[in-house]
Amino acid sequence: MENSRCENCIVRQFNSLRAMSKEELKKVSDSKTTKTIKKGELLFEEGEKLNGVFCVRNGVSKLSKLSANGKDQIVKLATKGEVIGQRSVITEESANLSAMAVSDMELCFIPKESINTTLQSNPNFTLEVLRHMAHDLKEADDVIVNMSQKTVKQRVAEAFLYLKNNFGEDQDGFLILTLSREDISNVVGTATESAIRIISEFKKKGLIHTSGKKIGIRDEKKLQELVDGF
Amino acid sequence: MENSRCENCIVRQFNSLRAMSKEELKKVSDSKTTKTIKKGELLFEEGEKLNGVFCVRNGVSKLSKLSANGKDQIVKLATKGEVIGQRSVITEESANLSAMAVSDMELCFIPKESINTTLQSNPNFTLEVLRHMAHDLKEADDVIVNMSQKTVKQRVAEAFLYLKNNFGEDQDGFLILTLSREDISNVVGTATESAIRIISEFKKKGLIHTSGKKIGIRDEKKLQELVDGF
DNA sequence: CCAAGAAGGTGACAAATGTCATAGTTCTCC
DNA sequence: GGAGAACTATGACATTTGTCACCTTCTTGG
Repeated sequence: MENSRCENCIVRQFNSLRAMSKEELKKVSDSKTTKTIKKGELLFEEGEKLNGVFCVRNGVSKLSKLSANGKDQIVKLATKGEVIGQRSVITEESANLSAMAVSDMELCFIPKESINTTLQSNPNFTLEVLRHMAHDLKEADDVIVNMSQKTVKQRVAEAFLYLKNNFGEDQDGFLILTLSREDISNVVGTATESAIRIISEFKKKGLIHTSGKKIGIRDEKKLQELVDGF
Repeated sequence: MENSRCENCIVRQFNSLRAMSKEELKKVSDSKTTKTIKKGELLFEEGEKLNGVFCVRNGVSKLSKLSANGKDQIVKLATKGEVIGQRSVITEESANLSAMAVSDMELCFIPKESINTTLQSNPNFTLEVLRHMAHDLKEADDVIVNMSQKTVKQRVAEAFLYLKNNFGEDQDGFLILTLSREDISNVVGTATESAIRIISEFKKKGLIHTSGKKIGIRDEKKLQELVDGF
């Protein structure tokens, strides 16, 4: 079908693939395979060699790293339009993160050969990838600062605002991306119980409301003030 | 003098500039200026627009970000051979970090024009820069995990091992790069008093020895075990 | 539809870390 | 070479966060 061709793929507009030439895109499209992944399934695991990258057409994947004490730290949530695994393909190292679907996903797998040849011949593409990676690096720096300088409470509040801004809310005012309490604690970098406690507290103070595992933001301004330190 | 030409510069071997052609290097060399910076002086500050990148010939610079509560978080220590400021030049954003000399420094300033034209025309160079950035990103991911999953004690121990491995020790067994207690706490992401307390504890346990602000590693194995969680 | 397991929730307590006060030490610059 | 500033050090205490134990509530597969 026509819309399964990269040339016509909308999500491409959001990532580095837009810098590819028509011919390069054709090659990529011919070599790619489309995959459907159910919530909770692994895309790849830390330490695995990646033979290509994943381009997210739909759904969300968490990128996380297991620490020595057995806890996962979620480093990034990748959604529609984002490319996963490029870092490993570029450095030809095995993956430093695991990728697991947080919701049902649809994605394209692009073998590394198509990527590498374009990287070596099309400076515009390489530059575009570089810009994206520079952006990711800046975000990572920000996360480092937040981790070390903000309290768990502030980080939880920030996470909710992030989820709202990046994934939106439904008509009932609930965050569209529903994470388990454990995932939330792994984003924030804290114990699950601590995250739950803070969620309860926010609920009592009227900052958020919940329904099952769904969470909705009720007072964005106050949450933001909390993040900024009153 | 001859050794002030990029073509002959040794530190170039360690960074992306080695992927430049002879002609490109000549242009860079003609446009660059050499600077000497004293310990404690600022290279640039968060929010500043950078008109180029800095290539470190000697000395060490800390890259840090100010958090809302007034504390600095040191995100990276850049030393001989490393290029500072490339991220901002690539994304054409203002700097997200401040750079301050931790020791006396000698460095070259390369105007962004020389960099940008090469980025657009020499895929090898762009790819090389990309590889370096991919490496930095991986390191940043690791730092995030450490920050959230390791105790302050583990992070202090890790910092000392890092300083030994990256900057070495002198004949008396002291770390060559001497940081103030405050800088150490800003690398680790903790209060200065906490860092000092842990240093005292390590000293008592015979893991390190000190002389003034100088610190030497006495039991590397035990420190490593501590980092790994016993 | 129900049992079993997973996920959510809470209390009590322990451990880690931050804060404030204060004193000793080293460094720097005139 | 000494006064003042900046840095290092330590105690006492408050706060934050983690851990363990236990219960409740969902969810899901047979």
